[in-house]
Amino acid sequence: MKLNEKQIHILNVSEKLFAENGFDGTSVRTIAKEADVNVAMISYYFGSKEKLLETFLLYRIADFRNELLKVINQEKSYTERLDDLIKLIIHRTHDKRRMYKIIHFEFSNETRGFDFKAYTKEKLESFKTIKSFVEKGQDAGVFNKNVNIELLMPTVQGSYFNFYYNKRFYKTLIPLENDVAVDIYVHQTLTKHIQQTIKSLLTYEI
Amino acid sequence: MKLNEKQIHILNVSEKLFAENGFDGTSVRTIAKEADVNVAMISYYFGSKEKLLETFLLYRIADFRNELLKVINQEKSYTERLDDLIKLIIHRTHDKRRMYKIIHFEFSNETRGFDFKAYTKEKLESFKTIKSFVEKGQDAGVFNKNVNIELLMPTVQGSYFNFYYNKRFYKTLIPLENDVAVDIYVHQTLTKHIQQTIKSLLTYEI
DNA sequence: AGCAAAATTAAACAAACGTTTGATTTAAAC
DNA sequence: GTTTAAATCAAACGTTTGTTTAATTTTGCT
Repeated sequence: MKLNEKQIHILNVSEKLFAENGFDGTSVRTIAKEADVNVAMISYYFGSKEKLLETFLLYRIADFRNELLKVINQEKSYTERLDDLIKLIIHRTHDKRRMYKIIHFEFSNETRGFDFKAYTKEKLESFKTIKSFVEKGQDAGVFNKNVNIELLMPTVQGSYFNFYYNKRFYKTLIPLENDVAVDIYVHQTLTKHIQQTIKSLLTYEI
Repeated sequence: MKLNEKQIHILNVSEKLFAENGFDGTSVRTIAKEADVNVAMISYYFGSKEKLLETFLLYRIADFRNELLKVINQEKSYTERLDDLIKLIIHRTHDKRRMYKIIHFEFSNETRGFDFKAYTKEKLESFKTIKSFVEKGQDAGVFNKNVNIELLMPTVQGSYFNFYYNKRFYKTLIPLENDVAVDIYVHQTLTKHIQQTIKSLLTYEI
């Protein structure tokens, strides 16, 4: 898949608009106008609106496993690496939140015909990597064995997204004045909360 | 707000279709056909498609606080009531997952003009109720004081939704053959996982 | 410079969209 | 039984939708 600058520009514009207004809520004319290209260019470059989304997913889902392995293979204690792991996941999730929003919405709909293989593959790989790390920690006697490893990621990523999807509510509750304040809150308070949560779960035997 | 049987029927059909295909992905003609009414009835009863959604939200957001209080005011230990609380939240969230999916998608988009006051109000009330319970537990020396109470709900509900939004992935990972198996998994394994997570966080001082 | 391929454009296409209209049927009230 | 309001309907409204067409411009190569 070779993408020229103009194509990448269209994909980035589409990401923003799809996340804001959804796939069906975004017209190719809006994309074209925002990207400052002719409407016909979208069919010309991507074939169709649907294929544009599939191209975007392939383009955007970068390899997560190497980032995870880099953190896991550090010479630190299990709990320190666990903290780093969660920090990485939250940062990455926050960075790619628009892509995830599109996927969450379209992927949970089983009647949609999109191709989500790239996403599923990446998800499976990162699960295996995390599973292997936790099991080593369990064998080393650091982590509690009585835990559902397949539900760790939902708790980590889900905590982030339930905050993000209710951002307008939490902005009044906390309060967070602007998007910069939200970023800081995510990278500090929210990250710390999830680190604390997962560490408790993995190290405290009930 | 008085709704007759036909109106409620249209709202229930709309809920299913909006959750499946989104607000913009669902046409009034599809709603009308699925609900077996004439297209014009939607404008006649609700005024417009947008007002139909707002009517739906008002109709669907039932009072959550009383359910919470019933659990909290039981004569049980703090940890037992915490377990019951989480069980209630997961059951209720699972029951209303379609409504939440619509809200998550539309609410996180700040440019949408929908009226979410009813949702925000309900969310604030349940937060206050949970906060009060946790603080009493802290004063009683049962719960750890070093915890972000405003992030408990994101972790509880978020764990559920990140599982739900990636259902197609987890169906192959776990594996869950059909939707009944998913229901059982949510009510048993997932609920237990979240209970365990929150109990660790609240009772284990790191 | 001259040619072929690629890129870009305005215009047109049929289909689908939310909504309104005006006529007709049903239901309720007296 | 007549009257009045509510409910229901098929049809039509003007827009907007994704995509295609055919003409034109730009680019890259020899």
